[in-house]
Amino acid sequence: MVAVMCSRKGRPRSAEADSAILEATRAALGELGWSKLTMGEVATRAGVAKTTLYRRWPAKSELVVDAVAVLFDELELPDRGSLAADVEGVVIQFAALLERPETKTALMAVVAESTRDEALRARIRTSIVDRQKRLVLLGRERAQTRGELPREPDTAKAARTADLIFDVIAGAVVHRTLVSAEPVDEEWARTFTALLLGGLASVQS
Amino acid sequence: MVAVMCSRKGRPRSAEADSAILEATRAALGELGWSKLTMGEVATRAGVAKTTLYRRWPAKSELVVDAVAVLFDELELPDRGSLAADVEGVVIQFAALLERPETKTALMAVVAESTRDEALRARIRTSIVDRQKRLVLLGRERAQTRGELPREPDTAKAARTADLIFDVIAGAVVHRTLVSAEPVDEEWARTFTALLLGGLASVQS
Amino acid sequence: MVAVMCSRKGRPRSAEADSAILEATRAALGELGWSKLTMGEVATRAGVAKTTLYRRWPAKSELVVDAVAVLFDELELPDRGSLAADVEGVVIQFAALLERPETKTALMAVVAESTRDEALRARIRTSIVDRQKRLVLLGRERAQTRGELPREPDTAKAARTADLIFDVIAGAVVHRTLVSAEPVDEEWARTFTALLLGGLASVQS
Amino acid sequence: MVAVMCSRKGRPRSAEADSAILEATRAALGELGWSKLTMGEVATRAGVAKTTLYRRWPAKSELVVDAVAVLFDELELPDRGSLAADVEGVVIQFAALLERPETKTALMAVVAESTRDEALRARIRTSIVDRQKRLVLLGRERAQTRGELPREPDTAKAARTADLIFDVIAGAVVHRTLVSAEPVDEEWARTFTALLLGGLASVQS
DNA sequence: CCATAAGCGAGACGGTACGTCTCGTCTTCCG
DNA sequence: CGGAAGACGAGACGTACCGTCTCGCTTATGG
Repeated sequence: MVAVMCSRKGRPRSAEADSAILEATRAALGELGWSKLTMGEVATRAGVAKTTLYRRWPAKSELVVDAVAVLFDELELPDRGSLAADVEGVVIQFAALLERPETKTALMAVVAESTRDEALRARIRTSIVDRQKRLVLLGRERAQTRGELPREPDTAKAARTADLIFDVIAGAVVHRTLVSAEPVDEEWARTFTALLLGGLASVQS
Repeated sequence: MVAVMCSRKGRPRSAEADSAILEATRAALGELGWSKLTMGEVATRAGVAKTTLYRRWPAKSELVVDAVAVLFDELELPDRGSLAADVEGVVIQFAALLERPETKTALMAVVAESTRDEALRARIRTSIVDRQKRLVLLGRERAQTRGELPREPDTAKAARTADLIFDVIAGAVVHRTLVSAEPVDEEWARTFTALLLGGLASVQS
Repeated sequence: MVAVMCSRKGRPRSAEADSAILEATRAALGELGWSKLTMGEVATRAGVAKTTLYRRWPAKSELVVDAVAVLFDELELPDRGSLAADVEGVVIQFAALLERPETKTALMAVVAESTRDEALRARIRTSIVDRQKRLVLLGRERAQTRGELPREPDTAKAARTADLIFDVIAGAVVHRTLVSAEPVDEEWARTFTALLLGGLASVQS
Repeated sequence: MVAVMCSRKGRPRSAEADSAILEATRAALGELGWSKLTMGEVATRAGVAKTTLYRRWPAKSELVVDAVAVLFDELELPDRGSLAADVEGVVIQFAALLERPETKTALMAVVAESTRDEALRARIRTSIVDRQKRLVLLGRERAQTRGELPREPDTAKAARTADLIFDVIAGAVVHRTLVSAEPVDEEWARTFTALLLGGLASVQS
């Protein structure tokens, strides 16, 4: 039973508008980049008035978070038979996502903005970051089922380790892609995964 | 006959202005954050005309890169006697640097901006990123001298490994600090270093 | 089967709404003035939906004309025994009406608006201006009965003279009140009336 | 000796911009009328940025006062040989001025606005109203020189009379033109002048 | 030793985008 | 079916910065 909590009176908000806006935001991000993206441009592209935009999103950064969040949900953990192969696969997928112009320009910008805006940071975590931790948890579960990893009885430690793994994977791939501006190819993914899993073994033992 | 000497005539540029501008930029960054930082504000704080500012830096992003670059040069690799201790030390230092408000807000912003501006990316690499790789190289050298690490005869592979290490360290610390917004304390540094060095052993063997 | 009867079914229009709207318009005019008066504000004050308001009045100016017209109907020509006294009385009354904030701000504004809107001009004449000419006609009739003024046999000329008197009285009082921003006190009224009646004598002779 | 009071520093304001703006304002007023006149439109027509407009005039109403004020300075009191002829001439001129679309729409609008804005009222008086009183004073002087009018020894009373004459002339012509929307032709001017001068005689005796 | 030339502060300039406001219309549901 | 509630497309508002452009200084060399 979900509480619907609707206002009940007056004309309801257009659902089409929402998706048109998010779609337009992604397109404009890809073409113009974060700093040249304007609310007015998004409104025009979406065929919507500026007021409609501001009624739903108070700021550019929040709009962009929502617009790109859905892209991150496309990430999957394909079962390739071994933990290493699974990690390599997700690393490649993640890097491919970061190569898309709308993601590339948006991600660092909203993180930068979030350093001064607690609400924005929360939105980023809720809409993007925390939802990808599922991949780490699922990967571990699968590896444990396969017997590749031992089960950690201390749940607090297990959670800390998952966070560490997430920071290492996401951080390294983002840094390689956006800062070093080098490609994340099969070879890099293999080497990186070897480092991660090798290191993990030493940490857990 | 080409005149070899340039900028001989006319009033020379004020050296004080340069440092006042960079100092003002850092201060304003800390107080206002990237997105509210304006060229006009920097000029006012530095007691300088906008013209003077634009004569030296064509854009906000380049100014900010120069303003924060010097902060990164403060990072050192103190000799703590073991590779692990050295790495832990530099991780803590790096995290402390990222906690400073001017660095925190500036770094991600200029990286975001650089996704659409090749010249800016180059400037970031030259002024900030590449200069910190010296820490990785120095650390490895020191560890090899101590006998903690073998010498890699294949120089190309050695370079690739250094890049990987750099991406992993910088990426993980940045992600932990700015995205996860969790503190990089002694414990995290120890665990992360264990993972990194443990993984490195498996990669190199 | 076409429904033959119209406006039989459905909820009839609220008569209360009309007076609430006009009352709210006068109140808002007094507080905000013409230029800050908005349809939305009137609707809110009247406890009425904007739709209801627009269904009855197509534009702000027409609403305001109706709202203030009723105030002008309060003007009377009290029988003070002589033509001069009657005129003085009506001049004072008219000036007092123009001192009310809602009238003051509304009258000139709708006249200004009417310079570009023939329908509005007609509405103003019908609702406000022409209805006050009765005062001129009544005053003349009374003066003729008293023998203070001769009867003009040429009805066209009589009408022209009435129009002239009306323009002079209304124009002078409005100009004194709103443009010169000087008070219309007993003395001014007496002097002005003397000028008017004295002049009238020379015109008619 | 006029105090020049100039800022001396920085780029001086463009004198061309001022006249282009006022000219554009008059043109736009004539075409669009007061209520459709926008600051942006004026700026565009003048080939000027909105900021430049707002730097000089804080509001539409003040801009319009300045724009139309100059038109009122065109009024003259031509010497036609007799007081009556002079008055008739100025009445016709004034009416012709009020028939121009830019004046017609602007005058009542700024007066309406001034009922809520003391500074605007002052500006109107300074820039428009008081400057036309010269016509009354000059006309009287000329009539006195001709011997058509006696010299009034009581200067305060003389001033009050001049104000009265001004309110009557300006008020009647404005009312006839803008409210009654009837033409001020030769005949009306003659009748009105007869009334005014006849009345004046009774007042002054 | 003063002409030349660049740098400097101040601030106006033509622009662009902002985020808000009001307009007049259009759903929606309630009575 | 009238009415309240309120979302909608449109577009003006007045402000903030942008990066450029005069201005009238100031400070260096170099003829």
